[in-house]
Amino acid sequence: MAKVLNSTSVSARRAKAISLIKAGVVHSQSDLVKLLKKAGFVVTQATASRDLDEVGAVRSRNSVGELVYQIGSSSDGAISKSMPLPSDLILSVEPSGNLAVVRTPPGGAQFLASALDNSGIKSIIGTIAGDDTVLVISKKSNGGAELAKELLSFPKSSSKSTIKGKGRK
Amino acid sequence: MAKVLNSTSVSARRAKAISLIKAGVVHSQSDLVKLLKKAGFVVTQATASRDLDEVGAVRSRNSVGELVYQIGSSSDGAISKSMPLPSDLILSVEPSGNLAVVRTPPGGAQFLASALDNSGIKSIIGTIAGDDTVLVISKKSNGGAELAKELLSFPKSSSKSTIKGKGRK
DNA sequence: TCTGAACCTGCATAATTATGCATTTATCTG
DNA sequence: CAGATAAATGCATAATTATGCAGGTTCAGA
Repeated sequence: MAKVLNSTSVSARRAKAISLIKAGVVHSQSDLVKLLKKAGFVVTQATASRDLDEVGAVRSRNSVGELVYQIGSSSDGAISKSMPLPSDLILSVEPSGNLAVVRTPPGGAQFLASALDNSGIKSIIGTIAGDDTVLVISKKSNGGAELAKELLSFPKSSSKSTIKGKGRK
Repeated sequence: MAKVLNSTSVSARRAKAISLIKAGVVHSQSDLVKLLKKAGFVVTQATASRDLDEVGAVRSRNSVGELVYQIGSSSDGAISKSMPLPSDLILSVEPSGNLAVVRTPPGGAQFLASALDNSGIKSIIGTIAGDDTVLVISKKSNGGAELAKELLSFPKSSSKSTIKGKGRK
């Protein structure tokens, strides 16, 4: 049986898949299988799954509440990047009442705030981050000092190579 | 016999879910169930599915190639189109001293802060917003609790959106 | 207090998606 | 050319997710 499958048609199929997804008409993998078939590409759900994975599509609700595949803005499907340790972002900490004001390098506040939110420190009820300053709110009305001390106790890192690599497979 | 779960804990659970997702540790819904349990929230996979839907999380590959739930940044994930009611943005509220820390869906803080600034609530002397957290400062030195209570009393949305997925996007 | 609408959930199960394994075809290399 | 290696897929099935239904709660009114 002569097959007409080469790498070109594979990428062509994925390109077609991308346009279909952007059109917002792909609600499921079986949908994609049918739509691709109309375009001349005959594949199974398994391949559709792999193609969607490859092009970085995700499934979520559209404006009408239907589940539909969509493609992230970034070319690389992965959102997360290598992350520094929180302690490396803490330049200083000063307490004040129920607050602890943490200074970070420029642009590090948002990241640190998120990390602190997930640090497991129970006395933290929330954080607000600017560009290089994070306001950490303590549960106790006078817990700023205690919190500051705790934040400063984070172990410093030597320098671990962070996870790199970009793709799945 | 799980217990007393009021709307506040529901929101708090979702706020917790968001932070867990941001931490990149939620690989599946059963993962979320386990992690939430550690935080004191006992729910089933079904509820985890609904929570993930609610906060706008999607599942895709991370930098190491593992499937993991992620939340679109503050771009347009959960907020944008029609102007949401402030109450729909309030996931949880915790008081501390003269402050009330309000958690919102990703990217909802700025909007909520602005809404609160114009809410007419006399005890509010100012707000500071990050990405998903709003700090509301009360006029009274110990008015955080009172303020928190008031914020939680905002009437919920018209709820005519029984459409199926709460129109986000 | 009674009533109804709107929620929130668990359960059970349908619906979908992800992937190990085997097969086929295309590429290289000596 | 023979053999090795990589890519692309289908199949079958494990793994995961979505949701109809029913029961329990909450809250605003009458």
